[in-house]
Amino acid sequence: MPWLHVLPAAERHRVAEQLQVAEVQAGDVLCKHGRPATFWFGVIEGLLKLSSNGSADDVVTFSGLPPSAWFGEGALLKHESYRCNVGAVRSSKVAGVPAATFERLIENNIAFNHYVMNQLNERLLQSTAAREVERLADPNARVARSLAALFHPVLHPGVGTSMRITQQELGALVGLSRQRVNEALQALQGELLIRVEYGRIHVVDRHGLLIVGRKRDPPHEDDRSSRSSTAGKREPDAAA
DNA sequence: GCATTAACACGTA
DNA sequence: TACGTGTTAATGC
Repeated sequence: MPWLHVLPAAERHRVAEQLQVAEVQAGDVLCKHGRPATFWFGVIEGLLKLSSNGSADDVVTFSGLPPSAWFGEGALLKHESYRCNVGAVRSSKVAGVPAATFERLIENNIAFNHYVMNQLNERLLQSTAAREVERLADPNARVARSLAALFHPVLHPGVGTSMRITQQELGALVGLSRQRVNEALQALQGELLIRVEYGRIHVVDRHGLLIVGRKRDPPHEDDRSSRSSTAGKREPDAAA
């Protein structure tokens, strides 16, 4: 739980007492779109899947939530209901911070505010990146970008460089068949971007994964000066 | 053409 | 034993 360490010791212990931990099984649903937000959730162990509402809008984007991922702050901050569905891909351990505790931290602790603000910012960037991924035709590129999202160093700092995930689970996240995912993984491994093991994937070059399937190398000079002046290099991920 | 499903052999937990 | 992987063949858009 990366945010726990920004709190002073006394507050940390207080939060720890109010923290709830639950085991969920594959297929279990943690929060449903439209349900009032009661917890700020975090993944301790396992893998969750976030999907946008399947009712109102047609678009259904998926995102994997590995350990150290925290979510639900958007709904809590607005005192509204969850806007996404989150379910367990496999049996997982999930932590929950009660809404009242979350609110108390927001109102009293600057460092916690910074953490949440940064989290929201990164998620916004990842959300726009996800929209871009949807338009990608190349399956290999989609797998690559999804892996880069899973291994996001700020959003999922606890993941590190290697993660337990099956090719079937990855296929479910990306929206491809297991066989096609396998083919994509082999290709990415051939480019020395990842290393594939039994039930596990190592990321060797995350930046390389973000470039897969891109037509031009972004870090090049003026296409035309009338457009973005501040965009020296287009790195959708590394915004400070 | 390309991705999907189905089916298989094989190695691993 | 149950599961994950790598591969091939048949099928569909």
